[in-house]
Amino acid sequence: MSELADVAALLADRTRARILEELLGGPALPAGALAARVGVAPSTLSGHLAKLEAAGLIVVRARGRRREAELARPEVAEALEALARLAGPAARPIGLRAVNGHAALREARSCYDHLAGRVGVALADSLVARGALVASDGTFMVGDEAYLADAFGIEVAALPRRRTLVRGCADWTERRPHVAGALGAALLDVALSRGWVRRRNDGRALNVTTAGRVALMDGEHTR
Amino acid sequence: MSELADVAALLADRTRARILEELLGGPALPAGALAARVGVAPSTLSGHLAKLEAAGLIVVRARGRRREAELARPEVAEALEALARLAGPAARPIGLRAVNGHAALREARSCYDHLAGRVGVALADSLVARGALVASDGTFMVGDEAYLADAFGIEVAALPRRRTLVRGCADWTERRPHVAGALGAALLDVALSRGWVRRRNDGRALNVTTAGRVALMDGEHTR
DNA sequence: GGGACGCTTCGGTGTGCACCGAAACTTCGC
DNA sequence: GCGAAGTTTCGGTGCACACCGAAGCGTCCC
Repeated sequence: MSELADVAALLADRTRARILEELLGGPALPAGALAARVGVAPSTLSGHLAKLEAAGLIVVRARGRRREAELARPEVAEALEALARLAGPAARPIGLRAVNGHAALREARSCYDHLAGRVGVALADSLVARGALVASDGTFMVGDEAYLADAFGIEVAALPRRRTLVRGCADWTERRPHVAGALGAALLDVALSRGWVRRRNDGRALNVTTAGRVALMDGEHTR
Repeated sequence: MSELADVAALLADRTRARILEELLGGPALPAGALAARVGVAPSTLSGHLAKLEAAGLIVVRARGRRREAELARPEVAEALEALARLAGPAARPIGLRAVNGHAALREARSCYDHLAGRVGVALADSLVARGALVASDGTFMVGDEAYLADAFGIEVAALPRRRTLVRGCADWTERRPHVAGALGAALLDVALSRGWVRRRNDGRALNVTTAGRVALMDGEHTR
């Protein structure tokens, strides 16, 4: 029933676009928190959530008296990234706070469920250098499964098969690929659980710890 | 200066979306022809072209007294396909003419500059079966360069390097990947010049000839 | 050069939709 | 149960923008 223009119309509103960008950060967010982040009244936000849900772009789960939203499927994140690439070099942010936020986004951020930004690209590079991945212009293939198991505890064979295993995702800020797909998601899980990066509570940007800098930027993957 | 929502707003208008879908067909089209195809007044179309050009989504070349439009870069086509995937199973077309057109689109179409639809996926499969490409869930790498040279006259080393050489593009109708990127463009050129497929004059759909059926669907690539 | 063609600019019309506040509804904690 | 917190529904306001026709301006053809 839906056409391309209908989907685009959902993304064309500044508020809805900001909602989806927040959800690109990964974890589900309750409606009230989203309203505060994007700066609209709860009633306004409620209407937007209803539209996005009806279109199948997000799913909303009731948890007690709050309703938590997250992206419905990886394709949504892919379309958002494709549009962000079209939008090109992002708007020069105005104001110190915005500049800091933007610098943090460039450094490290979660892109739906995987690691992006300077750190994401560095991780991809170091995995290629180790032979764990093989780069083929703009995308990746698994190279050394044993390395992934040893260094990260990731068993490639055990990863979910519903989605693409490993995919190059052209980084929006770096213009070079980072690792997406099921393996990308697994790598972000490892980075979070080992304390290499921590989620900030104000958006998609991630804080990189000292240990994380060594592991991700310098390629010392073993804990 | 532009944000994701601004780009999406350009795609959110039904008329502009149809314009871009027409341009996805590949060759540049003059403004008047576009106006006729999408069914608006020339003055209306002119305004849309100006907006799309200002945003860098299309380029418009003056050729004599007519102005021809085409997509500005591959990223635009990629974003359009990503959105089309989100839109999901296309609207069930109403009316015999629309049904026929849709069936033709599913069978074979040009997707910006490469081959898509059932035929595009079949070609990708046969190239993998021959070892010319290596499939790695959802995307491809070049396998046997000699085969590509022998069967198609495509010298991989001579392909333009500005863009990704070979890329899997999740087919909008088939839900399986076809061959995109510089190699995908070269393959469509070969298919057109050998008469395997012919452009219809009414849109993105392609007609598959008898020879083309043998070559593309059955994998008899040598002329 | 005159006339047809192709396209753009301009002014006026109409519709769609994002926004908020107030009120109703559900869930939680005590 | 009762008040508070979280969310949705409803009504009213205002702006943005797609559309067309008429007029103007280059370009081609004879």
